[in-house]
Amino acid sequence: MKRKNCCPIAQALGVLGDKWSLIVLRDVIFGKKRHFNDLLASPEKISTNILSNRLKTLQQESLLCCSVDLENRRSKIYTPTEKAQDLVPVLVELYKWGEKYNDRADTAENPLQE
Amino acid sequence: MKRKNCCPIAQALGVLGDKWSLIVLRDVIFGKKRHFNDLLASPEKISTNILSNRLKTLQQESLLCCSVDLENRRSKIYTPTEKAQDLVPVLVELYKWGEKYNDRADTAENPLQE
DNA sequence: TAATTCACTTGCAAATTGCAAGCTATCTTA
DNA sequence: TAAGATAGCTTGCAATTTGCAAGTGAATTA
Repeated sequence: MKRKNCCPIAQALGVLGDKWSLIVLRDVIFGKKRHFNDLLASPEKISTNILSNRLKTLQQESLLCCSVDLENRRSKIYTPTEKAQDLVPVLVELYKWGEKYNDRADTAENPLQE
Repeated sequence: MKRKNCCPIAQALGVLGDKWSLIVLRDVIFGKKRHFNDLLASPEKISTNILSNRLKTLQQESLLCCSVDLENRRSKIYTPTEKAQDLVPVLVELYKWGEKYNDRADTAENPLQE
């Protein structure tokens, strides 16, 4: 969603305001997942086409960069940029809110405390 | 999107992870908009059916409560709950990130500084 | 009483999502 | 070195969600 001439919240949501982008970023930033299959394995069960598409758009938005794994050339490594790292406070606040109000954290994995 | 047994971030995104919920909450919380038509008038141009649907689900999630306007009984007033007010830190961090990286705030209205 | 306003609802086309299957290049194993 | 296995996609298609326009009904105003 293009959001020109909008407030910063709307602009941020133009990039992040979908079901999957922040889940992928959570896994890359906190879960330190770097490979396609690692990201696929998350409990939220993203499907391959959506993950592929999200990785593409997150690269276009300069949130991820992609390189070839030198130890295994069929494998790609997705790394968060500084722009993505700067989403940590957003993810932390989302985490705190989710924990306070939709709490089933006890039965779930916790990406902030590996 | 139901997100049982997931991390708090995924749970939060299960409620908020769509294109419009946080825009509506931004307007209710920061813009102090209370009526359907106020929310419709936002620069992001939400359509009536989507707004109607979001107001319904945000009530179901206990983020908004709805009452009849005593001065105009055909009018309804949507008020943020404490659960919604607790999203202020999330919105503030989103704002800061959006301002830093997608900055066109100078040409836009700014809901945090009315 | 007629017109207007508010908060929707409906219909329908377009876009996005979700699932399964297939595909290609790179390893690995026999 | 041929036969799998693996990583990272792409494709096809059905289902869901979105976006736009038009319409509805109750309350209010002229």
